[in-house]
Amino acid sequence: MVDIARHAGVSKSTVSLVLRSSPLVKAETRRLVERAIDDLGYVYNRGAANLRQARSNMVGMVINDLANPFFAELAVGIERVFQGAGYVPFIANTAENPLRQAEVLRALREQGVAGLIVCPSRNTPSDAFKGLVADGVPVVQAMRKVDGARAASIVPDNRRGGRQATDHLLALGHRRVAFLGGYRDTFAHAERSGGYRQALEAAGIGVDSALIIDGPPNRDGGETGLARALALPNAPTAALCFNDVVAFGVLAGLRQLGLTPGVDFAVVGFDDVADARHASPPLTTVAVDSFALGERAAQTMLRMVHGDATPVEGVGDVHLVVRESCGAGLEQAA
Amino acid sequence: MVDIARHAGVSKSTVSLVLRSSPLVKAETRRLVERAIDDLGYVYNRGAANLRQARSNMVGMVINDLANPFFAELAVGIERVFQGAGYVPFIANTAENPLRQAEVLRALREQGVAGLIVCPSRNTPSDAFKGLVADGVPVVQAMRKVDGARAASIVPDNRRGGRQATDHLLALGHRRVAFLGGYRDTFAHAERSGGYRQALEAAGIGVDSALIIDGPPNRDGGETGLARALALPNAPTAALCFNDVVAFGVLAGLRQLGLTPGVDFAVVGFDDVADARHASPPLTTVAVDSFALGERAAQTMLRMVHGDATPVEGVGDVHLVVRESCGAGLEQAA
DNA sequence: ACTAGAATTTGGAACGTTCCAATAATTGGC
DNA sequence: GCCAATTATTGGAACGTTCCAAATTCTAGT
Repeated sequence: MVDIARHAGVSKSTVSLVLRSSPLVKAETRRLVERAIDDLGYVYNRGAANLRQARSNMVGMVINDLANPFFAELAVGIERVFQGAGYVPFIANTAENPLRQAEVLRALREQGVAGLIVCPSRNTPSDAFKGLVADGVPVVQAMRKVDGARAASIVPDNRRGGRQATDHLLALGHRRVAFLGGYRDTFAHAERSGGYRQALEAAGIGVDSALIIDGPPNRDGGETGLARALALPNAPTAALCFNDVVAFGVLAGLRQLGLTPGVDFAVVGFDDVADARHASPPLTTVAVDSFALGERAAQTMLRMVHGDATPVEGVGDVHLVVRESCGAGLEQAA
Repeated sequence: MVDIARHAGVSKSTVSLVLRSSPLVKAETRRLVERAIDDLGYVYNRGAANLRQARSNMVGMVINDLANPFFAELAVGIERVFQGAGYVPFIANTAENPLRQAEVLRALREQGVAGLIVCPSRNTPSDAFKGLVADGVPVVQAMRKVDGARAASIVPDNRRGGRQATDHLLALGHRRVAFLGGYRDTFAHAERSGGYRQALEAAGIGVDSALIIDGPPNRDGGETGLARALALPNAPTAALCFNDVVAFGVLAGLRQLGLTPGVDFAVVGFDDVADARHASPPLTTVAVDSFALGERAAQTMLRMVHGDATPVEGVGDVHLVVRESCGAGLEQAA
């Protein structure tokens, strides 16, 4: 910077002013300095700047499973907001591992992020964000939240979604409905299966806990969950899946067994990822609007960065989108 | 840091030594300092450290389309290598936009990354990495490379893959084979379709440029590409797709038209993403081993960070995995 | 020309770390 | 006990920026 100053015949303070596009410098001087910058191939050192002035332009998105398209969608929603606001979002993947998450969080903090959007990994300890929030770094949890954490959160209305989907299946005549995939010890599972239970009870049908079969929230989880469900003495005729990826596994599993999804067995997913519409048959699922959720989370973070301290607990709308995998509109089993 | 020093009764230099786990400090002193660190809830300032000592532990992965599961797979392969090596990888998405990519690259550079793995966006200017490499920041291009850029690269053997896939289709008896999706002005398209052309010519079949239909490398690109191909006066009976996502679109498009993929029309993808095996029918595709490719790119970068200056131009092995969408093993059309 | 005020520019002290050369403490050999 | 090695510790000068208060240069009104 001091080289530039010399080259442009001004002081380093003036260069600093130009770099921050302050209105205080004369247009002519600005041009002079800008030319020097180009000539010398200078690159700004953000770290040095953050040393003196706490405000950084880097925000972190910590996500637990990049391989799930849902989170990729969420990420692009978030990115869009930050780009417009002059922040640079960086993504880090925790692969659902709380240790890894802790490392990533530490690294981000050391790097001096302006704020963080986190989809907490499974088994996140409740004090995972304590240091961060104590330091005044805005943290907003998206999609999931860890209880006990005093940080903002934006989550979809999982319970209502579970309720709606199950109600739909019941209205279609199903009496034995499974809940497949996902880990029982996660926030999302608790809420989604909670809605499922509620619907069952409201319909006067008891909850058979043998029908709640957990497993990894991926394709495999769906396939093996389905196999276990069908092996039951009194097998279900329909399933609500923890998420769409699990549902895709169930669809594949059915086909492998020679069964036709939607006619021999109804399946409903959760999330409405882009692929759901293109599955075969198209997947009936609970849309959570990942894009809007991401936007809201990002806006919440921005508000916190700008000093709004009210802790937000946003709940996103949710609605069932009926396609074919549930058998609605077709002749249907059970 | 100076607070910790006071609290532990040592000098800040000693604290610095402990933080960098130097072997020079006595075990007892180390414990003392570590306690003070815990007590005071201290967090390391990476920016300040980088100010003095150029070596940072942050590496960037700049990827052009997070929504494509292929890149997500690549990313996890890369991440695995870096984690073991003590680097923290951050991902930034460019959404195939060279302007956005330039911004991201600048931000990463300002932040002081130790190195970069880039899947260059479409239309990346050939001097996009010039400043970076002039500064000695290791840059390795993955999957794609921009010509004229003097940076390492690790790419799959696209041409050979295109050749193999097309040969397979020809061996199955197809005579009119389309090449669907992807933008003509990208590196990967040129190579993949190059292999396709080669195969056609070797078989004594001319290349009909009407059969090379480009479009966005996503599902839509596949669907509309298929529609355009089938509307041709002399329609093809098979297609090699630019990538798997395009192929998924083609599969869906066929089904919408009441055609059965693999029997009425053969389709082959490229990449072998995880979902390819689970598509219906399972997708025949050219496996590029995203995971290994990611690992190699990461290792190359690590080698460069450690001072190995030889510019690597790695080419990854590729092989056709035959499943059902191409109609092999079934009675087949044309 | 002179001056008050505004507009611009500037030097130097932070910020939190690492590096270096130098000092202090410990060890072992006699 | 003393000396030479060795092992541990330390103060102070960087690193590249921002902030602040002060200094300089302009502008316009007399």
